[in-house]
Amino acid sequence: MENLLSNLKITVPEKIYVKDPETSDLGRRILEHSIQLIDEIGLEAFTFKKLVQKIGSNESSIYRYFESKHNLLLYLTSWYWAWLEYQLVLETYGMSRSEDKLKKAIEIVTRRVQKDVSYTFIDEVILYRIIVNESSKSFLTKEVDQENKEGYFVAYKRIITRLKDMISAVDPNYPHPTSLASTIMEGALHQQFLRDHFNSITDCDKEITPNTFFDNLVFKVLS
Amino acid sequence: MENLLSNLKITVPEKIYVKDPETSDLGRRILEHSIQLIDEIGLEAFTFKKLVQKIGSNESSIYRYFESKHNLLLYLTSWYWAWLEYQLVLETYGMSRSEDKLKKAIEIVTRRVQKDVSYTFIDEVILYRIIVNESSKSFLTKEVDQENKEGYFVAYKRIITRLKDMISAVDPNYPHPTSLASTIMEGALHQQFLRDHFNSITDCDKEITPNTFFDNLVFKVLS
DNA sequence: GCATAAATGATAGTAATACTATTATATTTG
DNA sequence: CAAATATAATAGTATTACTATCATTTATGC
Repeated sequence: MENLLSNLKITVPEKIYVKDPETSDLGRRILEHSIQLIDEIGLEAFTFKKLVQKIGSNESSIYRYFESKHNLLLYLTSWYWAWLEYQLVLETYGMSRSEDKLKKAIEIVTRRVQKDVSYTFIDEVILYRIIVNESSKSFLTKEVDQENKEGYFVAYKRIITRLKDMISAVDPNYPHPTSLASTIMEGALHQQFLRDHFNSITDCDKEITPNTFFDNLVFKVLS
Repeated sequence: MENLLSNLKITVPEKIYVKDPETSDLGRRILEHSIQLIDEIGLEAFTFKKLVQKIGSNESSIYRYFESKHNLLLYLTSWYWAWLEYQLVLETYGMSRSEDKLKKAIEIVTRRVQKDVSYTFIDEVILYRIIVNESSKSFLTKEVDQENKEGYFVAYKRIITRLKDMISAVDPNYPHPTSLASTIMEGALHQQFLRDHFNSITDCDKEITPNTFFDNLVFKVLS
């Protein structure tokens, strides 16, 4: 299972946090409640002050884990991409036909997360909503190149690369597997968003899902 | 040319602004310099205070045009979508074959704006960079449903609908023309961003453009 | 069980942000 | 030229996004 093992405990680039929040009770409460609060009031209105009121802690304590709200967002998104990569590898492991593998992969990266599975303090269902609504903001900044150099986006780049490899396995002659992979990943989130807020510019509804759309698209493009 | 005429003077939904900035010298300077400044320092660091220092005006005067930085962004993005729709209709007008029309349309909505054409005080080349980096933030907010009700996003929805119609004209049986249209629009911006900042997760570079990728993709999906 | 270290909490303070309100001064227009 | 309108100046507020310092609680190693 190649480089999967490095991810068995979901690994987030170290520079993102000051102190690893998974190693203490307070850290885990920060993760749990910041996910709830960001989902509730949105990233713009979210402040460390409101967070500590919710968890009965102190602002200065939060700053010992995360430098800023932006780094907390980077943590949550990185965690999600690493978690999703784990699902991806796990659920396609052992499949022999590359078409089946890709089909499954597309299902995994385009589906709405519906039930909390692994961790107790990270609710993936809520986290998924944050990914849909806020994850783009983690890289749409003036600091993106600097942060990229520091490795803040490796998790995101790695899952896209993995998807790209599966695309190329199905059709080695397709000329744009990387762009197709990144389009599927970002596009699926965007379609989920449109379904929730601008249904006139998506076909996705209760029957047609982003998965239906992208599955159909990819296999037409590759065949 | 159907409902194009309503757009000859680029029309931005009225509720977005307090006073139409195109009707006065100060208003036009606000547009011109806010585009420059947002491009320079990014939306997060952009403030009305910095803007007025640049244009030698006063904060209270800016607030007579725009309620907030967010509404200014809504104005700029709406202006861009309306302008792009105008290009779209103009450049495809008179084409008879629906395939040619769609091909041209994809070119228009996926190409990087390279030279300033029409207006003197709005530099579309710079504005395009703002669209790539900041436009998602105009709808990724908790207020999106409320603002959508007020019509703030009509320009965006209208150009996607127009593109959808062109897709359906080529292949009336294709089941997801609306999602394809919204994926092209958002995906092209995303590929431009990746080309500039994360080139390992895109195939786009100097030879392969987002247009190459999406043109190939769409005509494979539709044929 | 106790000393020491580490983690957490309390309090205060700062510069900047995102405004609102009031009043004064230009500039346009009828 | 008067009245209306637009712009500018100034001041003020609540909040944000931190930093710094010091006190207290909790964990750990011997």
